[in-house]
Amino acid sequence: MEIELDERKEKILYAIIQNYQETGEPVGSRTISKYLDVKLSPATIRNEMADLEEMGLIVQPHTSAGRIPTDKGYRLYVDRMLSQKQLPSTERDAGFLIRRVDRVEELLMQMAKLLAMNTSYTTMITGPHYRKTKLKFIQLSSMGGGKLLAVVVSEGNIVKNNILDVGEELSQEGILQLNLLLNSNLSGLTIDEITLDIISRMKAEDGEHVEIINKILDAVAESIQGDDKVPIYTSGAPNIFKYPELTGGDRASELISALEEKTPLGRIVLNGEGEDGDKKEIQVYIGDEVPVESMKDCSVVTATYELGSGVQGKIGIIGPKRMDYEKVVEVLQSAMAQMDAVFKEVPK
Amino acid sequence: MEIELDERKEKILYAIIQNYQETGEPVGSRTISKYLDVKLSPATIRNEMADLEEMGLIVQPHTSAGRIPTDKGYRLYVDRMLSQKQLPSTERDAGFLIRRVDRVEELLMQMAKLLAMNTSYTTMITGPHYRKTKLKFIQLSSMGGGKLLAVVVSEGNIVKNNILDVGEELSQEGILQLNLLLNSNLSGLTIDEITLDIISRMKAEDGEHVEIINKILDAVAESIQGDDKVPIYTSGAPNIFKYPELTGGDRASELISALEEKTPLGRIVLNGEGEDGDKKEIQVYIGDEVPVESMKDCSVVTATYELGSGVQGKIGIIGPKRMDYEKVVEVLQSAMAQMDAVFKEVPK
DNA sequence: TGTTAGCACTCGTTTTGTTAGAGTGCTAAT
DNA sequence: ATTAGCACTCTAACAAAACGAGTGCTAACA
Repeated sequence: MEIELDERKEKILYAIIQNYQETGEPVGSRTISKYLDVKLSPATIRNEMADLEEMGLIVQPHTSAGRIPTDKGYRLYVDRMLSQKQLPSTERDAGFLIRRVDRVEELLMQMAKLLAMNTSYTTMITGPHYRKTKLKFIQLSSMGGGKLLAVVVSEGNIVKNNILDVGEELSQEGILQLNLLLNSNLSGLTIDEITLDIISRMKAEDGEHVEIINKILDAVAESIQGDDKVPIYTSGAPNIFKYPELTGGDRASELISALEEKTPLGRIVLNGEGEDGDKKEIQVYIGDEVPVESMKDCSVVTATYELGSGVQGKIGIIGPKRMDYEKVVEVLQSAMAQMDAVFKEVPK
Repeated sequence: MEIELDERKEKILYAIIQNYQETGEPVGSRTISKYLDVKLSPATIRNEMADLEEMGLIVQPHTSAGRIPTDKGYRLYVDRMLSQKQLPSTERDAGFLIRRVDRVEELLMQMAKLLAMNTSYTTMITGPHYRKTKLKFIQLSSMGGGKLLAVVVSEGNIVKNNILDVGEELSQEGILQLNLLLNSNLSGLTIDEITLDIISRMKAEDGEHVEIINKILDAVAESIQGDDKVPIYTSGAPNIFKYPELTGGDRASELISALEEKTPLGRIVLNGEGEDGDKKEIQVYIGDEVPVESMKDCSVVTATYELGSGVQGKIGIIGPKRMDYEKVVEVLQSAMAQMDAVFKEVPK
């Protein structure tokens, strides 16, 4: 179902959308008349608007109000916009700078904060999931008291700790031996490549510490893929208060709750949809398209970031339907580029 | 300036406070008259109330409304309450259970969530600061590309990672040697005990890697005391929407912002005040006593938790002035006891 | 035939006015 | 010392009225 608009209707539609974005209030024919470069009387505009309304692109909230764009109207606008600017991006990373950080979490939180501040919307960012990341090495140390510290380092210098409770106290040599065993067998593999085959080979090779090897592998699995407890960080939640259409009544409460309760949006939107295939990097959900009940009045723009070598996660910008899609998309593209850069280290 | 009340006045004051806590609305003489066990007519109550008002313990928001407690009134009430129950605590840890966790951050976040849900208020929790914690050991590993991974483990099994950029590539032996040097010199010390003396001794002992040792020590310092960037976690922020007196107008926005912008409350209230000396564990800030502008309508109850061996941080419960102080104090005490328990591991 | 001016009409918002009720303080009686 | 009674005050809630923004339609116009 393709929608075709003559040029004038399109101009009017855009004018309505832009005006509505600025004010957040329904916009009437008189306003448009003054706003357009072409000189048209309010009456003419009204006729055109009636048509646009019939097409389902705009509505009036009540009889004697101006028009506001429908989801469908926005969708059209956004699609045009996206197809127009395609990829003139990636050159504009002068924008803002990220302090060099070593810890991924900090980087993510900084990024979220930055985006929230830059856009005046709310930002949500998921930690990366590592299924495609290669293990670099594992470092075992004894902590005394029958406890073992397993430090798992994977490509991109992602470091995770794990304390595990092995029943017995291991000797220094035993630990060294285990260390060697683990690294020689696992180093360079992704989590998915650690097959039962390899595991049983390792157990055979060692013979003695079968139980412990199991525990260690569990720990590795947990720290590397996080077992779908990928952390999610939010920033700029208070920004929603800038948009009355979101905070009217007790909607504010619901929204803030939905943001604190990160799961739904995080899982469904940010990770969601087919993970496979290289979708287009940037995705826009408008109003009803957002699969979270309490966010039907919002739009969400998501992007996939990559921290080198298949480690990827998602960023989402959450704002009112009248958000500045253009800016958000730009900013997101720039941010993606930067995240890429941070971990693409100068190979000395 | 001691305030003394005859028994009847006190009873009336308490009745007002309790009623106000339940309803959140000003309470009038008639209500109290019915509420009290002793039979007194509204008129009598009114007279007493006039007295209480003169003493600054209650006020009427406007001429023809009931009375509500002032900060001063609350203070009196809370003080009485605290002194009465002193420490009948620590026995009631049946309450709620914490899943055993290895990572401190997770424990803290879980705790915050739990408290928020249990109390219907907002919880803020600071990560611990480690100045008094002893170093257990340091584990260096090479990450290639001139990068070194330093894992710092301190008492209570707190693990921190740090990636550092040493210019050169170190040999496996060099790293082992450094490892040994660091551990033999630093193990068992607190951050404050690492003096210049020790440092120069180490440098002398090694001679070669002076520059690297410096970097490592920086990393240790940073990971161990966090350089006042102790993380702060918040949970239950949306709870404030349950209390109209906090969310009236756009106050909600300010409050939520203040909560997201963790610094002020975090630093001032939670860590703040003389860190020294063993203050009483639980502290209550009422209304104006809260040193954050946007929280003048709130009360904050803070407690200090200890994760064994001098690792301590603070928990704060933030709610309306009419919060259920009694319950909050109880819950906090119980929580503290549990956190203690979690890290007081069975010495096998 | 497309555009525009004019006008009657609609409907939400704001203002103003009215009322009801809760609560007080005071006085006088018990 | 307590209480009943009463006049008074002030707010919250509701209703009515005025306002105004915006529309759709019709008729005139280029």
